[in-house]
Amino acid sequence: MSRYIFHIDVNSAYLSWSAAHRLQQGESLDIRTVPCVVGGNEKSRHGIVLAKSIPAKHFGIHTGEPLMAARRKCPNLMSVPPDYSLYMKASYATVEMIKRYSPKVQQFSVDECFMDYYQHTENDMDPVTIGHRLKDQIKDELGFTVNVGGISTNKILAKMASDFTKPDRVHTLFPHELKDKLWPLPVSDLFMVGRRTSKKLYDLGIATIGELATADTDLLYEHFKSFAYLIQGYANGVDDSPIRASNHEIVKGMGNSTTVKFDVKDKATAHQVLLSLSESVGMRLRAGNFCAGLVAISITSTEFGHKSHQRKLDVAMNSTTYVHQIAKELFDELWDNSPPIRKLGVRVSDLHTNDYVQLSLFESHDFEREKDIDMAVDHIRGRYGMDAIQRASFLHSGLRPVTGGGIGEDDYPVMTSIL
DNA sequence: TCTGGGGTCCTAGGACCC
DNA sequence: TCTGGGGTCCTAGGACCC
Repeated sequence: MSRYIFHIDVNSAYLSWSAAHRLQQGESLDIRTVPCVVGGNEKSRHGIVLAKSIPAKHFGIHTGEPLMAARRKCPNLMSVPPDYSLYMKASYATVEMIKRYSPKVQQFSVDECFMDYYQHTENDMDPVTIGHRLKDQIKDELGFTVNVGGISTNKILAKMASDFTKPDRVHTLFPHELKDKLWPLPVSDLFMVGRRTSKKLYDLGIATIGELATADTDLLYEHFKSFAYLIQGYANGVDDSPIRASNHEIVKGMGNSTTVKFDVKDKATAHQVLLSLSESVGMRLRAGNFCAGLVAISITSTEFGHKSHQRKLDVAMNSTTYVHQIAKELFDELWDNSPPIRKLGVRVSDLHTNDYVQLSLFESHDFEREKDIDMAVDHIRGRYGMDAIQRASFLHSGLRPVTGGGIGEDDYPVMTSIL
């Protein structure tokens, strides 16, 4: 029996999904074939490139850059708005299709999965054939291309392989292919080697993945501490992390943040934004049957300075009201009244399963009462949408009652995160 | 109307304890 | 009462990923 690990990666996911949807709706232009991006709403200060077509990429346009900058590179650039609820459906459909080939699938992000595949006998299909069938079936039935990259023996090699040439390709990267296929690539292509690390490596005279793989480990340790072992291991194809089928087991925390349409200059408005964020965080906690033992907030100023503040709780909880209460206290402790605020975030972590925590909460009438209210509100929102019920303080506030995960944008999709 | 939003992990430094 | 040295927990911030 042989075991193979696949990494499946949707090519330009948001753009591909919007393109397929538009064609389905009867449009004649395939936005994948012209310089086009999925871009946020510039009027509400969300104007960045979320995904780009290949023709747009040829203009040097990068994901994450401001739409303004992208348009300077390509004046005729087309931009379509994101449709997060479509993306959630497409992501789900993709994972379901992959699961037809193997039950052991780990969703790694909205557009990436790892899959374990066992070839039990010679009669079972070989992995490359499987890869082509999977990719072609997704293209034929769902209407977008994927890279079934990375057929290999572990996750890092699988993932590196799906980055090779795009789109609509199947690549292998077995250990014996490492020197030929991986080592010549620039070190910045390696997973976990970002802008800062690649600059430091370059300064040490390390430019390719192969040079990192064979570099002096002690020297690397001096500069990168334990991170040295990770990246040098990756360069040598070393990774024994398992494929985990359930995200529920591995989720460590959850949070939502938002860039507010206008500069926030007063405490009351900030508190109101924190409430809308606490609403979505609380909903997600309860939906996942979690309680949180830590609450954190973050502030980004108009000058893009970041600050954060957090607090451990005596008792873990999942009530919207309590998340908001702590968030307000943290905000008041952190914010010094200037400069104005562009972005606010609420995050919870130190997650416990609900069943365990409830024992310690059992005696508290307050918690029980909050729980009943939260459950009722969650139910109504789940059934009738986020606008169906809202706190009175949001009326005439100019703010959405629930914010996070694409909620509070132009539409009300389901949540973007995996939970 | 330049610069989103969702995550994880690591580290330095301080508090506190023995 | 010239000042060690572990260990743990907590916090803020930074690096990375998609």
